[in-house]
Amino acid sequence: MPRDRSHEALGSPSSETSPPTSFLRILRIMLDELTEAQREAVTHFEGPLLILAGPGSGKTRVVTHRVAWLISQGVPGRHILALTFTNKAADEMGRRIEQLAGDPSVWVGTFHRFCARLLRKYAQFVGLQENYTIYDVNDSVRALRQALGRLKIDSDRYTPETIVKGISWAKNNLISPEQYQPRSGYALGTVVQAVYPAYQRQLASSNAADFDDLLYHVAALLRDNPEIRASLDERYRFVLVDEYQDTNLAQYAIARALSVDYPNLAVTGDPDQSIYGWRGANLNNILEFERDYPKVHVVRLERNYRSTQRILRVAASLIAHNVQRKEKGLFTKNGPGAPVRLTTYATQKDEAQGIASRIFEEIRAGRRRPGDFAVFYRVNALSRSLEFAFRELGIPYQMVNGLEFFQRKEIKDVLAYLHLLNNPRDDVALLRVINTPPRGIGKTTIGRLSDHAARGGLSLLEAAREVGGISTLGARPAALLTKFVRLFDRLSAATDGPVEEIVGLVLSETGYQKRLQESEDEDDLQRLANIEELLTVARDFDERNGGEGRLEAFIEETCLVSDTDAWETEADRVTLMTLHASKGLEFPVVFLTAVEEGLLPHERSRERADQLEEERRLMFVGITRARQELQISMARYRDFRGQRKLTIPSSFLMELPRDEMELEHPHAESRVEDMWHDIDQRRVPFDDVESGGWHGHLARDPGNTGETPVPPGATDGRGFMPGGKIRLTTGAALANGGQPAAPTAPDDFRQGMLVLHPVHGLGRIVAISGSGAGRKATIDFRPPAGRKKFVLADASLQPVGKK
DNA sequence: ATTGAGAGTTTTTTT
DNA sequence: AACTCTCAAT
Repeated sequence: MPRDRSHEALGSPSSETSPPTSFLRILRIMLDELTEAQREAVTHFEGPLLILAGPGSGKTRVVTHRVAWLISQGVPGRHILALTFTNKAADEMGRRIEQLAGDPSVWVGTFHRFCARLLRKYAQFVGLQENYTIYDVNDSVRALRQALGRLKIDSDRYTPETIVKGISWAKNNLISPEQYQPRSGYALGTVVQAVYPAYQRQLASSNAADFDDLLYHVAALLRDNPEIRASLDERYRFVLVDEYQDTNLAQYAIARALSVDYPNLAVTGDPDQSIYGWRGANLNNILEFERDYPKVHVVRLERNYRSTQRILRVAASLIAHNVQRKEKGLFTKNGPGAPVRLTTYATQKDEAQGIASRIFEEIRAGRRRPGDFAVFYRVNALSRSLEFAFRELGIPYQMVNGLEFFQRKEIKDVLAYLHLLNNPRDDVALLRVINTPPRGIGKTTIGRLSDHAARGGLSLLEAAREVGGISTLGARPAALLTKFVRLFDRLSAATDGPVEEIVGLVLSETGYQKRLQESEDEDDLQRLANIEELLTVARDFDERNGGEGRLEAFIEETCLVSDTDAWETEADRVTLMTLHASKGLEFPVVFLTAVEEGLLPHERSRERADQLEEERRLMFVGITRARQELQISMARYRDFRGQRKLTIPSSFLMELPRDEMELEHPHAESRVEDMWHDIDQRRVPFDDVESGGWHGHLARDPGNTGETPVPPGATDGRGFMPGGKIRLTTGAALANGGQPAAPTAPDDFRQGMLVLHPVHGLGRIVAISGSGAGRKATIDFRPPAGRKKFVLADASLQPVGKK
């Protein structure tokens, strides 16, 4: 979350002018800085508390100050639990709490992480072992495929993804496999009912939990074990839940179960910003909080410190069209500000270029910095043309991307080895790595292995150990399997060291790295760079944990990261992200793009009224991110799956107040414009459009708007920041040249490097860990020297070859 | 068993 | 347009 600057303008005494002498003193200043309503929320002590916080009302500030205040009242940090939805929000909150209160024992984190941690301890209560694996959506689909294969259930009509979604919905609503009953006439439900139990069995046998299980298992744990529930309730006496409007039933159950004997549950949220209904979020959790806790103290934060009057009015006018909501009176004492711009571009490309050049001008004129801008879009696919335009003008940007670092093949491959090492029963991981890189273990062999495992109730790895007992298997496949098991055992013997070392061993022992290094393919080169980055991530982890970090913890950390977590507050770059990712953030200037029927509201949410309302909230969220300037835009033509189509302005545009806005039509003289005008004249009024929309109005490209050729170097300059998740690009104009110096310092040695030793000669770094003077490398030399371990600072080793 | 070419599909948002 | 999957050739 960006730094909360909402009060900078108020000129209240800051902590800089008055040297902090004591915690209480700081606290007083801190309370002075709050408004009456904020202070009321902060200093509420025991009992349930509902904070209805409009956008930009200083909510984060209230939550962090509240934690600090509780501590000042003598509540030990370990009795406080603050739950958020993103790691990003958690990190930011944790940082600020630490600053304010200096007590690191407060547990701040996401629901999922909290549950993952809890399950490590109570795994056996829900049928898992403490080294269980967390499956992401991808893994879940693979597990489901396995379950389907084993049961021979025919489900041609539905993709595994669809079925997984159905199961996910059930779990979010705390419905067990046994309880699941399909609604009549709901065909998918019947399939889910059949597959859900098998899928769950598959997970159990792999000692794995999917994302939804993390919540589901904990909710079940708290329900079925009164003593555990009581002890956790007692441990976490003060529970704070942020973004409460986005909680699903499982999260709701968890929060409530932790607040029975100590009913000090404080939740913050805004029904108008609920945008995760598709993930099972239940708006009623917040709408009916007062019914759940009759003695609740309700605080409304309605004053907005963020946006101009005009921006706020536009937002309010839009959201007023929702039926399902709690009326609230947003207001601001900020100035009116510039009119909100509604810009119509001819094409998608014009839109991207128009926005990019506008930003470029502002930066060049010295009025703004790149970090002041954000561009939002409904779907990730829309980022492409924007990226392109930014690169062309050399504007630095960062994109919170759909295909993020930990989703990449090569990263998932390597992580799968780690998963398997941590949890040998993890069949999904085994299937991923058993023939990666190719080892001659093919489909038939795996099929036979899998059958044998199913018969004996074994994990695949266990089955592979009994290779002799599998009659269907020939001699060669059997030998290959045994070889793989031996590889596994070899790696397994070394899982206690630093994570960087384990990753290194995996890379060298499996031949994964070698294969990429020998490849001529340019993609493989990029993969190699990504793997390098993974080593850096591992190293960072080791450093943070003093080399004592457990493999398990590393895995957990890498499983539960999300795109938004990668977003860097400090980086001075234009931010590109989806509307969903923008929640909780703010920017001086916001561009809201592609506000067109079919995209916003999205085509798939138009059938049901409540889904349409969610789309409206999504736009509301986007608008209210803007502090000073807002431009809403659409293009008349948009490329979609390779085809160019005529768009229809979003119906939401009709709900915005004209008098706060300024309409703009660049390229008004073009032929496209004339044609558009003609079409406008003939269009039926919006209210009458029933089945119109995206597919109803196709048109061909008029011909004068072909794509420009790819600028040279468009695919260069992609890289990963340390931490690895952001794709960022700096165009030529702002590039910082300068290659890194030739490596000789211990920290410059890398996994997989060729090195020269004065005595042993040429060798390759097999594994490496530690830093500075303590950095050690394991190196394979040719016989007779073989494998040796060195402290790099003491050994006179030299890198050889390129880099 | 592995590879490559061609066909067919496409998923909104994310912990 | 880009991705995945299938099938045939090696």
